[in-house]
Amino acid sequence: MTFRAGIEEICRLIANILKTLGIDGVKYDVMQTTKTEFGDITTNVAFLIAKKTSRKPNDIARDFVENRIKLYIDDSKSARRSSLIESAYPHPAGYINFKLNATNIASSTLTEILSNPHFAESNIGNGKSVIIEHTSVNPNKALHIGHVRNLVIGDTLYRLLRMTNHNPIVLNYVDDSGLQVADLVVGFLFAGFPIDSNRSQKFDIYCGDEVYSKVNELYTNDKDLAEKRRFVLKEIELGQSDVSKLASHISRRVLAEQLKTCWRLRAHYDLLNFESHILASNQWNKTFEILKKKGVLVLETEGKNKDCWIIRSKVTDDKIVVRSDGTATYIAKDIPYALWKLGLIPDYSHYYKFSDQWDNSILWATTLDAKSYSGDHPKFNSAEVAVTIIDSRQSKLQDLVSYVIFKLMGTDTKEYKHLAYEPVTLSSNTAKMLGLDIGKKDFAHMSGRKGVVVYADYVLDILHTKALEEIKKRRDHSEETLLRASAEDIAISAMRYNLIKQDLDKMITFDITESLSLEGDTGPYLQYAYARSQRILEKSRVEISNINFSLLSDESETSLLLEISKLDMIIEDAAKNLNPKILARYAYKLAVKFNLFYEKTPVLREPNPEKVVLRLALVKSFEIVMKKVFEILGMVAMAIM
RNA sequence: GGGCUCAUAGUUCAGUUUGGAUAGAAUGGCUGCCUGCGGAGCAGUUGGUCGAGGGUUCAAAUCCCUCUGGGCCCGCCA
Repeated sequence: MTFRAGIEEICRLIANILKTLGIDGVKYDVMQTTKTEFGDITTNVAFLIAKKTSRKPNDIARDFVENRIKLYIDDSKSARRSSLIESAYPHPAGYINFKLNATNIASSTLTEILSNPHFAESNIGNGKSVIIEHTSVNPNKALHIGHVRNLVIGDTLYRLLRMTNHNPIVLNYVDDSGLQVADLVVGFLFAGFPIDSNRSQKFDIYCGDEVYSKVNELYTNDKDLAEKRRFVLKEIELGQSDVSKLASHISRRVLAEQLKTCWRLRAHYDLLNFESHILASNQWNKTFEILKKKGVLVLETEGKNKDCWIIRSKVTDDKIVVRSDGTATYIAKDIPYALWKLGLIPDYSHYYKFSDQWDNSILWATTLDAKSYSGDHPKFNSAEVAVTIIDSRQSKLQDLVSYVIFKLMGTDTKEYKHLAYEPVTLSSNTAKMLGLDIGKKDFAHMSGRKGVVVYADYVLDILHTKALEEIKKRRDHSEETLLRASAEDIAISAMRYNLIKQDLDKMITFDITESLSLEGDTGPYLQYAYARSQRILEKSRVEISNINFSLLSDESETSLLLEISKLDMIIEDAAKNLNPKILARYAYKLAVKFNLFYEKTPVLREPNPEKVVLRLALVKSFEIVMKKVFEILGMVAMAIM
């Protein structure tokens, strides 16, 4: 992978020039250009020297190129040293622009991709163990489109970290002891909802759509029912009783349905953490002692919070953690969990094999029953970094958790990070289509309780149907089951790409009509480019060997080549910044470059056999790189669409 | 009231971390391109006082300040 090597060579060159001129302390940039007419790589060093010496940037740039850089390039060529720099020229604006040597880039990039299966993998993780928590949907409803954003961010991050030699473990936190589950129990026991509805509806959708939202409507007029909720919640907290067993049964059943949707979206998990186990094993008491000892918690002696244990920090106002009656508040659940993730409290749980997963891995779950141990499991609770993916509404609480960890660890390396993202809302059009009244607003926040939701499976099903129609236009001779499998691959890739390509701190206004588009900057566009490359490779009878890299000449070839050669930089950038979007943008750019190449440059119809081999090598490399990118994005590289 | 965050083409968004060259895509509208390696594609055209104002700078969508508008958070609820 040599785009980076090109940048590094230019950095060395500039550094040497500055050294001979006796200039130091200049923090210049060597970076990609914004446009091809400016070459491939550019530096702003002339601007910065201009500042120091009161010479014009343009003069300096010209001086550098004529008197220094050209010598270097000529020297490299005459000495047959393998330089990646082809040429350099000063731009009147003051930049020094470089063009890379296509032959040398092609030679090293394509050779490496074609011969080394681990070509763009990086070691920035150095084996570091990272816990990623994502999804964590309350087990009383089905996943809606907003939950999918969470899942896709987390799962892409998992794939990204695995590619960069981190050791990621994925947790899905199941709040099986909260109010939401109590609402379902109330619905089944006291509001006449049958547990087994006769409909073909998925159980999680039934619970969320029918029971949960309807029960919440009933509360407003039925004081007695609201009273029942308090009773049920108490029973759940105490455990053991029939009511609590029913709650457990229901939440497990909903969870099983939720997991089907998660797995449909090709998400991988390592462990289900049940909140009830954290509560039942009394993690809070141990945590409480530690926090008191370290002085993170202080006992308020006066004012309105008198007799409460609070966290006093700069990040927020005083936060009550233990009430004056000695009971713990909500945040007290999050703190032990965070400490457990980083191994700061002893492991409280045993683990059993919950089920097998779509990717042939095992999904484990916590249990307090020592006898249920079922085989070797990874070490779950002692990560060096914990990344928690929750939407930005939780930012303040998560900041507080980070603060607590920081107070306990000091400058140690362990780290708790909240990866925040803005929620997904429904566009006014989509809300109207669903018969929801949102007034004059442009969008509506989703709410399971209010029934303002678009379910993930619903959107996937429509996408599937639409993709199937398109497929049948082109492949009507194939078997129906094969066509359906392809439609499913397209639907899933489309949804994942759609929810990962945007910036995390931008609210997504979900429009069902727009989300069904299969054209333009969408998943299918990327998959189509890949499928095209497959047709070429499939029809070719030529062996890709003895490649003559010097025949690379067309703009469409070099521009595709350079894009391919950036993969390693992109992966590192995305992983370092925990920013999966970078990879999605890259995938799109790569597909655009390939489609351009495909239109402009014939491969199989090229008369020169040496050029055919070279172009095949380029197509093959594109295939391999695109496949790798798809793998990280959780998209399917389809040989045929 | 305090805090966080967003604002770029009719619409949805890149670009802001690390200031730099004529501000890029997609979509929509209009118009071309299939006997050709698959048209889920390609090309052209239309469309922007980068929310407003000030400041710093040779240079600001990008950095700083003020303001406006949208969203979120701020309970001895969970």
